[in-house]
Amino acid sequence: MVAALERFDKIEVASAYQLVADAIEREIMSGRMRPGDSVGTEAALCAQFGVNRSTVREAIRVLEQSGLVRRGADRRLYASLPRYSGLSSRISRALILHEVTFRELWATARVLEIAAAEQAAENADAAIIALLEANQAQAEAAQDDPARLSHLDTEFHQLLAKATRNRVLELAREPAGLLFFPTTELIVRRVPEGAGRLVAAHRHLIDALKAGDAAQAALWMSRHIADWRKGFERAGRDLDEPVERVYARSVLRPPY
Amino acid sequence: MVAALERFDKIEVASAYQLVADAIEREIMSGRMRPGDSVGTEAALCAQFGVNRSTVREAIRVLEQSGLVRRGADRRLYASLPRYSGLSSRISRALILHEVTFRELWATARVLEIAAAEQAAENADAAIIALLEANQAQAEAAQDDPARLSHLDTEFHQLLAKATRNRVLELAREPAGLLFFPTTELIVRRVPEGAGRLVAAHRHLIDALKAGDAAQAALWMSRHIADWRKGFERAGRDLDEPVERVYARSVLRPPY
DNA sequence: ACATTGACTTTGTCGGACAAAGGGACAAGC
DNA sequence: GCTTGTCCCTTTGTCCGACAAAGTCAATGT
Repeated sequence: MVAALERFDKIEVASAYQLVADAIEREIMSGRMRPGDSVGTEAALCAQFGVNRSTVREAIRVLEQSGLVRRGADRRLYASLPRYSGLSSRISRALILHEVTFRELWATARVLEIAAAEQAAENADAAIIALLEANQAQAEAAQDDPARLSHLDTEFHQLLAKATRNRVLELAREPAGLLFFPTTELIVRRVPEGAGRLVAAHRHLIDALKAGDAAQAALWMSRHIADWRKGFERAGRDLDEPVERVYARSVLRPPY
Repeated sequence: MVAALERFDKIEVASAYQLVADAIEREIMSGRMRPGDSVGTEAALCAQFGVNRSTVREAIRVLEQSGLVRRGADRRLYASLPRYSGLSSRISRALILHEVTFRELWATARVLEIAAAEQAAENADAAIIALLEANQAQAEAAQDDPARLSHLDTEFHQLLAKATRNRVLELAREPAGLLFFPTTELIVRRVPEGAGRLVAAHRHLIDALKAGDAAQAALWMSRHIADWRKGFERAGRDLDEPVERVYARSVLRPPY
């Protein structure tokens, strides 16, 4: 039942709402429409494209979802820069559904976090270091609260990524981080010395950033990540387990 | 006109189409609905949720866009695993709009590609090496065709990432790769020895994979990426330029 | 000057409608 | 036996018109 010869390309007919979405997307990607610009009311778009409002609204859902368009507080439509967080959480969801293993997660987080530590040491400014210190102070006070500590750990690494001033790296590490660091809760719950080692590592990392010492930052991040792995295994878990759907919660509803 | 006291949380009213989308999303994320399962017709969903078809259709656009649901060849709705490629290209678009610089791109691609080379050396199997060899044969024959060579280079690195058998890494490197490697065209156009050095580096990488030599793979990848940077600068470009929108083409319409 | 009112606009949702495309069953033709 | 044409039914893509809720804005009254 297979086509005898694959001579022709699949002919693809684009539906109206797709065409509308594409048109607006091109307008934004080309720079003719800039983030913050008003896209116009639904009625106006209907008139311009000569389609029904239902069609326009479907196109808007597509654009809204890809982050190119946003509803303002006044409910009007504005062109917008896609937010990182939305993208990251969707990738994390995809990783869960693909049932990637903790080993894959760990190996990837390892290189990304070490790189982040190095680049952060080179580029961190006082403002971001202050935020890291604030995080650290809270973490030191929360060593007996696994859930809170885990949340602070996730935040610490996000701040560290921001300190790199490398938005590509910041975005690249986020999906893995979103799945990886929440497991900290499980580890500090099962491994007594886990919390102490965590805040100690964070301490050394902050100090390395302050000193602008990339090598030291990389070293302590390396230990920090190695600790995670040891803790994970001592908690009786297997690296080759797939990441559970349980983490979908923390991904679907980002921690406020 | 600020609220006197912030006693209450912002009450957020979710629109019907959002609720419908969320409900279906939860069904899929929880595993109750598995990829490939039919989601049902629009009419059926209307009946189940007790909303209008327009509302259901808007919800479907949202889910379709996030890749959780797909239209089959028969136009029916099926639950689906989000494809990597769709996600990657959207991130690349976001990076373009945020006007990230080539420096950020380079620094990130560097660590990700080196990690990919190492892990590929440890995990590559014969099948994927055969694909890399095929790519290499084409590249050697296309040294005078910058556009084609650039496309093959992008593909080479994608294959290398697949060889790692680490899907998290594979996905993490893709967005940067999608923007990074197309510049190869510009470089081999301006730098005479560029093409030769590129195929030579790929050759050494394949050999390292065959030998399972992670250190050697990392070394040659490191040189390969350093070459890119040298070529980029010799082509008269500045690393601190933002990535141009020009590349939107190659991102929006993935190379088939 | 400022709060209130009321008209106007825009969005979110609904109901119903129809053409086009695909699927399935069944008969006709080679 | 296999393909082809035909009819019917389902489903999707699109359109039209409608209305309540919420926001905007300008005129109003004090």
